Amino acid sequence: MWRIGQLARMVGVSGRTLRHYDKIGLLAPAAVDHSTGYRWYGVAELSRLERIRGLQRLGLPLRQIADLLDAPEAQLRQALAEIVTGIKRDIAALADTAAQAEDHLATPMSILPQQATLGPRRLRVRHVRLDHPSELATVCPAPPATLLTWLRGQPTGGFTAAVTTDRVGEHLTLPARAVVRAVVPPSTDVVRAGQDLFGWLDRHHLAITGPTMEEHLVDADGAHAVVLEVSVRTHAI
Amino acid sequence: MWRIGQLARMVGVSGRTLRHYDKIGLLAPAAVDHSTGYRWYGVAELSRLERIRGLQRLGLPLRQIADLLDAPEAQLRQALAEIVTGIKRDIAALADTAAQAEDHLATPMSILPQQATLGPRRLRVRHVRLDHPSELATVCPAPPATLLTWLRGQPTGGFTAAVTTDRVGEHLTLPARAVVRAVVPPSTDVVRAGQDLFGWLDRHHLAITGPTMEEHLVDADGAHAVVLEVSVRTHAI
DNA sequence: GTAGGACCTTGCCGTAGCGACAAAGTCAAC
DNA sequence: GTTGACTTTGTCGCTACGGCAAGGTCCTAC
Repeated sequence: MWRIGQLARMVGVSGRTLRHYDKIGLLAPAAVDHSTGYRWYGVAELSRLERIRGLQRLGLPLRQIADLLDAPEAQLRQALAEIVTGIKRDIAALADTAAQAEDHLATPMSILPQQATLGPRRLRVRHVRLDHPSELATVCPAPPATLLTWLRGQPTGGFTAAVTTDRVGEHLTLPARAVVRAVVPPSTDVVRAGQDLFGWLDRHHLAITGPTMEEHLVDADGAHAVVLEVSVRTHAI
Repeated sequence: MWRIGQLARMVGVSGRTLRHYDKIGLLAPAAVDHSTGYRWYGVAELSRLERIRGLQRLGLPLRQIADLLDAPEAQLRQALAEIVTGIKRDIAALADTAAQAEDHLATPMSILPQQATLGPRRLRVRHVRLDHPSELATVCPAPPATLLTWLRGQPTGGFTAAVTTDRVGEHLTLPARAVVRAVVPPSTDVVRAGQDLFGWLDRHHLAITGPTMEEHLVDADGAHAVVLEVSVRTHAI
């Protein structure tokens, strides 16, 4: 029988950890001195602790370890197989994240396009017809908080734009979809940002599948910002 | 200006998250209605929030994001480069873990060898000479809590064993070293477990470099357990 | 006999990033 | 006026412990 510190040194954990395992019911001491409260551990506890640490190093949470310790071996093997697949999934996700970070390092930093999945959005819109995008400003009054959604160009000699309004107008529901969004930072040319966005989409082999939106956001103070948003297929990035 | 739920839906986060960002000082609303407490967000906050989410998806903690948002771009690039290397390290660690788990699946489950780094250990020992390992039992009295360390066989016709004792005996300090330990579970043949251990070392291309120890642990109740421990080089597993 | 030092106990706070409630106030529509 | 969607603050919960504090225990050295 050993005291808590001896067992801790033998296995390479802290006494604090052993007390924690005791509290959560994962590893109880073989005996507890009634008068002093000292914990005493025996060989059975050593063996159990080694198994605990072994499973923990495979990334299993303590809750699951507690279940597996007293389970038949078939269940243990199944759990191991599951975490192997889980780890491989995590590795793929991390590789993806690293690729994103490297992409940010390689990309000119004018915009930071990001893939996301948006739920359906309800808007109140008023339709307008424009001959040229430059006329957008004429239908986009400044305050308060106006949102302009430019749905798509049409080969009818102009554009059909949907201007969101505060109160009046027709309801329009955009379906849930995968998008790439880029918020154009203040003091950045929108045209340039749009070119960057399409170049980014091209490099990532993403195809545009739905409405392309250019949201002009005008603050109550007159501050102005633009969000570019394109619907894409959900290909891996 | 939008209320919290509108901004949350636009960016794809929860209102709870935005309130959290406000509390930790990461993203404050543009204005707060003094009478109702409602938070109002403008385009500057939208832009900042998009950057926050972008950096967060790269695995950066919120504390570091808070620093980077107002930092020069060079610092951002450096942070990105750092997390790329960090992610690659994590991927290597995960691949290692997956290999371990697959190894456990492939290994006969009689033992679970584990690599560890042990600090120096001080023992009080009494040296005995044995003609045959079976004589170990004669020098290993049962209670209380006796630990027998069998250092190594010698070609002098017998073994030199160091039996740890409670009070008397010479001090012996084992240096810090990398080891592979295996706790032989109760009701398992020690010889068979030893064979499994050496087979495992062989498959992992590990060489034994220091004292081989077979610790016989005897409990106060007479319960008996064996820990096999070999010192190895610190090759990757 | 006692003073030290190493060890042990319980307990509470902190970690990252929110999710899940709960009780109560706000706002617009019908 | 009432409903329903939305907001506020607050607290607890999650993982696997680390750190600290105040106090009790054990053994050795003088």
